[in-house]
Amino acid sequence: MKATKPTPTLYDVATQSGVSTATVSRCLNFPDQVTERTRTKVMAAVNALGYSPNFGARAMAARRTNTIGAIIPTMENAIFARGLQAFQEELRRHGYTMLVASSSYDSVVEEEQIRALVARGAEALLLIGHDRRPEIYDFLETQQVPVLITWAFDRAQTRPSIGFDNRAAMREMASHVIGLGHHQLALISAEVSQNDRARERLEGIKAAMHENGLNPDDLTIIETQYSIDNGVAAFHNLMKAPTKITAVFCGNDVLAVGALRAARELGLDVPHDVSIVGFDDIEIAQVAYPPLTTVHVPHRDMGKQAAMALVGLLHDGSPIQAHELASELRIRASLGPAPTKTSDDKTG
Amino acid sequence: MKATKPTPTLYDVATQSGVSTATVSRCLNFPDQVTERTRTKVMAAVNALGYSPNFGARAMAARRTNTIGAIIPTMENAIFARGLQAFQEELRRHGYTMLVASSSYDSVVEEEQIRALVARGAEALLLIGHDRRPEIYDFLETQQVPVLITWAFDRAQTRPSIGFDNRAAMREMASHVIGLGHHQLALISAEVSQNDRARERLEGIKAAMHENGLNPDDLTIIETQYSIDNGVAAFHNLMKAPTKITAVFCGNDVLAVGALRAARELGLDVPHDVSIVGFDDIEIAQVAYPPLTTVHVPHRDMGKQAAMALVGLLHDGSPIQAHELASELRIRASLGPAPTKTSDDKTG
DNA sequence: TGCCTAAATGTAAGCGCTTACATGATTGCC
DNA sequence: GGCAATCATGTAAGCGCTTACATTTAGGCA
Repeated sequence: MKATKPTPTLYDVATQSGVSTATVSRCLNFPDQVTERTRTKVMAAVNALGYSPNFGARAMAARRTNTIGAIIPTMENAIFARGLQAFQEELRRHGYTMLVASSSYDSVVEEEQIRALVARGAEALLLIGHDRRPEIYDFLETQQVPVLITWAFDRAQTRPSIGFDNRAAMREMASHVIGLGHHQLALISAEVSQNDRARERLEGIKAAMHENGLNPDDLTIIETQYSIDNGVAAFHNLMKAPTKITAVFCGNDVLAVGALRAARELGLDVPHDVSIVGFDDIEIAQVAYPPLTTVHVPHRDMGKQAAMALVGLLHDGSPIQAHELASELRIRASLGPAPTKTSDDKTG
Repeated sequence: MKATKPTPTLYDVATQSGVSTATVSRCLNFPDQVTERTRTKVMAAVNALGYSPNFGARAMAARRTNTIGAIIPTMENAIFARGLQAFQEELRRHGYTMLVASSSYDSVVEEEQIRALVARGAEALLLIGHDRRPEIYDFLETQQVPVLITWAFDRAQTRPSIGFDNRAAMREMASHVIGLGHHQLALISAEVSQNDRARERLEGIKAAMHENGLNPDDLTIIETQYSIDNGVAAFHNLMKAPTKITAVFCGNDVLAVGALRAARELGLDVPHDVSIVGFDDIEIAQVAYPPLTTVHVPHRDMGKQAAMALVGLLHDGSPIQAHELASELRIRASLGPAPTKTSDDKTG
């Protein structure tokens, strides 16, 4: 019939070990400022009591949290996983902790999450893409929380970013595809109005079409949320269209994998009947059948460099050097030459 | 040349709006305890200043955080994503916030994360599987942080869990596979010494072998970490073995998808030459080619019910009702009958 | 031994909030 | 119009820590 004793505090440890709270605090934070003798005594008490410091109290007193927040659009697939992993690893190396939240690609939720992470003491934030209400940037400014944008790079933006040029990447892909003789093109994309990266990718395709003598307005576009099932559905819709589409761009690999599945369901041979390309180069791209042609994004590099930049800024105020990382095409079997006119078959 | 002003506090808002900090606090937390007039005044100040409450301070003063922590083995793939999503949604509905951490399937890291989440004020914890040092359970007890185990259900365990029976699930799968004539079986698994779920699944296969007159010791086992690449490598190794294996169980779908890819690389036809089955039924299982036979796990249900149980406990002390959820086989094209007597069949 | 310096420890003032309690303002009712 | 009950607001005491500063102790050296 033991009464539940309250969880132990610094004070309890101090009492138990016969020193002041200050000494206990020093034991925990700066062990070498304390005699070996004292330290052992204190640590014994810590263990005996099962003491664990209260983060909130510590943060308030020390006015530092060593915490950096990251908000990604989704955790449901691996799109951001590798980058985030690298980000975290690098932060950890420098003694920082990462706090993650996901926004479900919803800007309202994202704002909530930004506020929540700031409230929880994030000293800096990693965000995906530039698109955001100015109010929220103002908020971050008055809260003095620096922000780094990643997964995008656009020198027209004032805010520092470490990422790649979505437009250029997709333009390169589109040029390559068009070079294979594809003229009837389609894109399955996220909603471009909410998503600068999706918008840039779309523009990249249009630019390539323009450069190669195609009419950008002929691009068939379906906007949907990123998910395999939506990829399936969108592809089915595309194939119902009167004009015969020969190459389908997908806003990311998740949609592309859905498209591949849909093609199989329709009995279409990829790439013989239709080519499908993705974006991101996550693991499933190589595992898909046929393996997916996609744009390889420097996930780990972005994450690591972002972490380094933020740590540098927090540590010694060194300003963030925005810079662009390279993406590159990964040509795999899901992309082939456009089917030649007559019926279907003819090797190019 | 504005001096950086410190980030606004409750006190600043109070001053600016000419009320006491208590009133501001009430405005924010119990708006209906305050005159409309006052409220507008205060809210105006809040917005003007870009005020955001300090979570640590609030937590300390209120002695509640409305936060529940969850630690999953990995965020790198979708294995836990759907369950966690459901968990979070349900928590949110009840006004709780989820804090996630991932342990990289490393028990040392997991303990760190447990401590970190407790320090950050998690009022309860959701953990995956039972395997854990007793010390850490003791710690959680002295910290008075209740724990709920999920992704496993084992009535032999004292700790409450809401999950499914990994052993029974895999036993059912194995029986089915053996029923199709497979006698040369292999398993690509996570390390069973660290992972109760993997261990249970292994035992499920052995039980089924035993029940069906096969010798459990004949099961070829490869232990490796969960990843597509490791699945590829492990499958290659299996195929080098002298005995011709006809069915490969995989500890989860991620490994299975790797195995499928490896089979393709080796020019093996699945399921004609070899059958491959997974576990979890995440999205890629259906997208894989051929679609993967796997054990469907009640992801969303587990997440939701776990959240409800924890909220109930925190809210009105209602004890957690441990209970078992059903898993079920999803038979798809990656599983077929054992190849017949080309030169390698013998009936048991 | 005595004095000075440096190292170890203690003291106590907050950090930004919430909330029990006290106080002041309204309201309703006889 | 006066009094009690009700509602809105203010006062101030912490919550569990860190850290500047004060104090004590130990060490070094003549």
